[in-house]
Amino acid sequence: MPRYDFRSIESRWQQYWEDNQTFQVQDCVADREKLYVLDMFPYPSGEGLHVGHPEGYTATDIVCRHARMRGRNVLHPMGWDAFGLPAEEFARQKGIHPRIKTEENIETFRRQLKMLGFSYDWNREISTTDPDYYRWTQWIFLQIYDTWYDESHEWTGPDGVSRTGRGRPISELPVPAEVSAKGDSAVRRYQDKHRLAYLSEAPVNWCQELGTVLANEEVIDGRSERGGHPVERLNLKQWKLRITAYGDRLGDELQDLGWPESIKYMQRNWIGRSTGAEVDFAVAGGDDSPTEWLQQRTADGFPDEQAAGTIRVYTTRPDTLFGVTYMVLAPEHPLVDQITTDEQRGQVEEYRRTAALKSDLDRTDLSHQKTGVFTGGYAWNPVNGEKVPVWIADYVLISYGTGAIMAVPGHDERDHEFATQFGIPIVQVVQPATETAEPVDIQSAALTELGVAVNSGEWDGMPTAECKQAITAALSERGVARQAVNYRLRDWLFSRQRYWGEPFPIWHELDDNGEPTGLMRPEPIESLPVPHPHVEDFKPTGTPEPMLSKASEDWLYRTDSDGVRLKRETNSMPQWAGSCWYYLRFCDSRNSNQFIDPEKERYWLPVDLYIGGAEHAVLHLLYARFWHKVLFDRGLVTHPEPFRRLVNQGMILGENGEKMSKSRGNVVNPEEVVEQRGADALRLYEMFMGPLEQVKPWQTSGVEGVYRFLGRVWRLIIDDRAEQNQLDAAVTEDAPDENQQRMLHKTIKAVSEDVERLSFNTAISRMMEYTNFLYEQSTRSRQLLEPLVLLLSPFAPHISEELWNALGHDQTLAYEAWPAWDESLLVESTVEIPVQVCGKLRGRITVAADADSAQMQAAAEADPGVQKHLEGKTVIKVIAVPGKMVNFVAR
RNA sequence: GCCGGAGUGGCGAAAUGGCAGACGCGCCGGAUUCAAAAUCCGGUAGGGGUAAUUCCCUGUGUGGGUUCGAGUCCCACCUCCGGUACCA
Repeated sequence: MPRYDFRSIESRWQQYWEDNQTFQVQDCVADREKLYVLDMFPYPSGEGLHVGHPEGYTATDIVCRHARMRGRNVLHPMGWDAFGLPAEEFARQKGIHPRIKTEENIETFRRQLKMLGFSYDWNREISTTDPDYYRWTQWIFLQIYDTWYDESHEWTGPDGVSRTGRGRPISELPVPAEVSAKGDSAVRRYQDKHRLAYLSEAPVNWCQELGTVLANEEVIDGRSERGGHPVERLNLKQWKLRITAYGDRLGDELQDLGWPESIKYMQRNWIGRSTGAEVDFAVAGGDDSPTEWLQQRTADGFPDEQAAGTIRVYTTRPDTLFGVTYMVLAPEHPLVDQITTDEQRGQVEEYRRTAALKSDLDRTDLSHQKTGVFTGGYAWNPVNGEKVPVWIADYVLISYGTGAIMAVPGHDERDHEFATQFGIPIVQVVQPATETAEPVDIQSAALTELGVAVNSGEWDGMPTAECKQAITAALSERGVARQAVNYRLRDWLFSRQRYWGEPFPIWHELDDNGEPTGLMRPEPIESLPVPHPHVEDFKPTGTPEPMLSKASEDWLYRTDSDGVRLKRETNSMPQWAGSCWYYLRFCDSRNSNQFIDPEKERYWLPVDLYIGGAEHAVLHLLYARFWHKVLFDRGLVTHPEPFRRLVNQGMILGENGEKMSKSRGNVVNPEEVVEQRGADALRLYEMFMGPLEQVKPWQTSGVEGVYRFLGRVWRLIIDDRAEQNQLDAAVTEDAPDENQQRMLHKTIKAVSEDVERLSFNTAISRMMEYTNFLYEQSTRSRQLLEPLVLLLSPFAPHISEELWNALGHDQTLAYEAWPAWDESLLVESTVEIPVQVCGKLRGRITVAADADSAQMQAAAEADPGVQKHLEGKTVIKVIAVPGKMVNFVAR
């Protein structure tokens, strides 16, 4: 017993915390400052915990336990991101309902996490798969569905910041008179086109193997992120969320967040805002310049939508319009059919077919070899009336900009490569601004840098930046161009075809023939949640037809009070949905009337510290911010951003320095570590390995090291040869001496500051040094030991509770005051400082701590070692920094 | 290709521009033990020197620079890791 017996100690204190509800937290405590510390909640896989989980979780636990001891009211919850494919795959193979498997996995995760002694308030536990939870996920979807984005709305939010652009109720959408005139259905269709959640038919990433479509974010090199299965493009009607409406705010409001710069950068990149112009090229019918068309445009102005007989392009370089020698449409571009001449039709059709079959992987994999086909058609360049050939090529993407480009091979690398390959002329219209450069050979490489316009008629000599503006302005006046902003970010493809996700709370109206009319009705709020239907088997349909369409008639259909026959939406939401708002629900997880109580929202939010893996840098974190901003605009939350500070823990590699994986056989199971050395040792080791944010390899011998340290702390206090838990004979009630006092206070200071910087590895080092110091002392005052136990407690809570108890306290130490240090006790009367001669260390002197430069110099000059090195040299200069060092510059 | 981050003992790593390698692992030696485990104490960057020492030289990826002084700041390059890739 008196040996350090982590098994009995850890289970005893875990039981104690549970019995006493030690970490249950009260909401809205007015007199205590709140702290909301959040872990990225895990997907409860069948594998159980891996060592990466406890890394971030231990870090947040230390922060929380420390903060409680500093008197903060701490919200520290845990839950499960439990929808997803694996449970459904399991169901398909074993015939067991995904819910059952999911609950089993959650049980394992919960047991394993409890085994590690984290101070979560388990009363707030949530699972995204719980109907009481996804009821509100569906509810939030309906809020998004009920919202349109008013770009010009100026307003000041509850945060006191003025913004332009706001998500507003769809009922406030101005409806043009000509639409209203067409009646109710027309108005509803008009509204549907403006909602933040909308149905659209578009090419999507369909994965046959997984039986679902995937978001762009889930497709990597033409394969599914999960499983690496091939993905093809299909035209399907899918739900999308208009995240692009928030592109600017998602980019701009990153500014003030306490996030790693790299993550902010990645998000900005992902959003990929660019500015330029949209320009219309008239399709050439014959050889006559489109004079009439131009006159008409000058009178009518630039149409909102691309008009018949024109090709609209997006360019960031309107200054290069005079260098356009051809145009390219994406193979899927709707104009291709019209523009293609009969001679070319065969080739064009053939090209379109192969392009459609190509996955994105094939499109990028062919070492960037450009392909394309001339359509036979031409268009008029609006700046100079030149006739340019129109091609199709798959290097132009239908999903970006207008799906069509003006090609300027002289000043764009991709166009240059294409033009070279197909023998299309290359024209220079920009030259470097500096004269010194040798002549540019535009035929051999594109000049993409900014410069000065040439061969551009009236614009010659104008610098690029200015020229972009000037040409756009001139063309705008003639109704053939306008300024435009584009995003790399696409609207978020939000539907999936799988069973184990949130059903959509949407009904489709059917006509008398049972065909959808295209009009929709939301599920009434009071009848949420929309539950999962019973299905007989979990085999994918093998087609893009969703799993939920296998449901029984009474789930699929109903007749509304006005007699309209309705069919349920059978798509389901992606896994991201539940994780978009879970941090809100933790504040009020048992509320059955609201998704969150506004008072609790104001008290707890934003999350003060959010720790998780960098793999969520763009997806989860961008989606969650987007939802949050919609809720903010709708007045449902009061802070514009959900996560004030973000920290990414570095990945833990296997002992061989490679990524841990089953196939590499280097996976470390945390449960085994706990069985062998205890939870405290595991926690301590994970924090001792190195800086939290750094990637670092696992070393089992390192666990041994911290385990030994815990044993040393134990024996510092407990007599391990006694039969009973009793204090070691060296523990006294005497007051510590000055030197001991100083060591204690130095340690308190260092550990406190390190914890605040999340520099846990150095904090642990400090405690080790202090422990080593105490071993050198013949007696150990209780006053030296109790603070150590408190300092250690956030890191290794079980052993600390046990020692605290052995020192005679009968309450948990979780709410004991964190030790304070006294600066006045830190000062030493003398200090040892280095002496350098010409920057080289030549001796050490001991001087009074407050010695000034002159005293230090005198002491240094008196040092025999220093004298030896100054011999025969002339001292030119002496640098003496009080308390730091002395340096003689000599020749 | 582009954008980040990082290169320090045998290993994980420390170091507001001021004694490089704290702390831990491993290894070596000692104590304890019949012996071992466990534990406790000491040593441990490399090279050289000395009877011995608080001796000397070299050293933070490479090459330059700034500075009295650089692992730390600046420039160029090399390597590794991560992100991203036809976004017009």
